[in-house]
Amino acid sequence: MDKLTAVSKIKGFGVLPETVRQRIAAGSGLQHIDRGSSLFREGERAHFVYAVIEGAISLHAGQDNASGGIADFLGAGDAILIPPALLDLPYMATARAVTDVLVLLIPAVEFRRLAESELSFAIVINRTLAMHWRLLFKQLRQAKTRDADTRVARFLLDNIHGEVNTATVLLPSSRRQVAAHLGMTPETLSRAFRRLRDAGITSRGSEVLVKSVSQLAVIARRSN
Amino acid sequence: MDKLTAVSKIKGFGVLPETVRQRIAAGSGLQHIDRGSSLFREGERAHFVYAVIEGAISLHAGQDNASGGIADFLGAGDAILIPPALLDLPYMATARAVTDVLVLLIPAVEFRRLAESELSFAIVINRTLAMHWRLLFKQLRQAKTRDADTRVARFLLDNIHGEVNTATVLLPSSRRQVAAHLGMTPETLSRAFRRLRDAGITSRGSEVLVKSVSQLAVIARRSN
DNA sequence: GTTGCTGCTTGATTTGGATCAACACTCGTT
DNA sequence: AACGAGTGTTGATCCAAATCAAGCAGCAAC
Repeated sequence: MDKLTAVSKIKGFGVLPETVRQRIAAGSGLQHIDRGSSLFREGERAHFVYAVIEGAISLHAGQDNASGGIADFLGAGDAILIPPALLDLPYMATARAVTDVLVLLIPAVEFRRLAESELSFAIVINRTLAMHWRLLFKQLRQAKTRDADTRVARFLLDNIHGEVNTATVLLPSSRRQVAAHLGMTPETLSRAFRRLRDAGITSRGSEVLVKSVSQLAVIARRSN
Repeated sequence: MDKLTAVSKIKGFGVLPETVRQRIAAGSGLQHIDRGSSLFREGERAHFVYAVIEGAISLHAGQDNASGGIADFLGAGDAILIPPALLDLPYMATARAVTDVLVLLIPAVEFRRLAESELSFAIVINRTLAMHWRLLFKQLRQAKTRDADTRVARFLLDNIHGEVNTATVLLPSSRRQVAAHLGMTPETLSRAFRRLRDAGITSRGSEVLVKSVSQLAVIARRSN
């Protein structure tokens, strides 16, 4: 995979002028990461911005053990943890490769220099940060919801794209990790699925079948 | 209060060139808001960026009733909800004036135009968004912590600035609202303070006295 | 086949916080 | 001083999820 094409695959970066993309590509490097190993740890100095080109990543907050919980799942095209790199502050999370992964590492120094000199790049970063902010805010709202079933229902809805009424959702990783992401134990997740069976949710392996999206939406809304 | 001086009071905006600040000031307007009334509601279209010049604001997520919880408290110098304005999307929260408040309203159109044409402004917005992202992330981490006492302890620590070992924290608003912010009921907050008395925490009115910051830190870490 | 091993489910029990309800305290008003 | 109204504390009960503890596939290695 060419570095320049990798840069172009990052969300929003496609609109950047050729010259800027080339500058980004020139300074950065591609790297393969084995499934299960970690890209960086919480508290480390932010030397790079990481962009996922292929595969999936999980972001863990709190300390390294399981209790902290998973903040988010990232997939292809997502750039991670721009803020620490931009502000030259330590990472606030630990990233782990859920699958085998191809990442583009952009040196923080170069990243900052571009963000402060190239208007087109600054604009793209603004949009990206703004979108990330919204996602995070949504998560925060989710997290404050006490009810387990509701959280699961909403999670499923967030992973259904399009206007269909019957859909299958592919869980991003093991149930254990999904549970952590939703702020609950694997046992509770299991029971939640059990209860949602009446609402037309069937789970086989890492595939979840949603019979009626609209019905699921009702559950997600009630006792908000 | 002059509009230009108001602009200069917004965090980070001080470094902007005089001309840019004048452009911001020219298009925007100052407004007084009475304590208790709301600046905008969740779901409304983002026509303005709001900057708090004097007073304090609370951001409510979820629907208007109490259950949703308070996402954050904002004080003088904070600009709120830049992302929706930048992306031209609806607000994701409701803002309420905790005290009498003076806000600067910057039209979203003008804001976007500046962010896409003035490099200096784009840079400032980048930094601001990055910092907001970090704050939000910290919140998310907080929220996932189940233990009430721990959340309260961490909240207190976050509101202590400097290297002192004895400090007094002034609660941003009524206990009811602080409780909502921490994702718990007023009753639980009360009991949490009660339990923390053994750790040298005394609360009189809206002032909380922390006898030993280091001891409090220990509580915040344990059972993280 | 059998032996582990890992990941998921199910059951029994415990627990922390929410909820319901009563009471105490501070203000501002008459 | 007496009276509300609003706000914080305390107590009793209830409930959802965590925890503890088995069971049960699927699967690799032998």
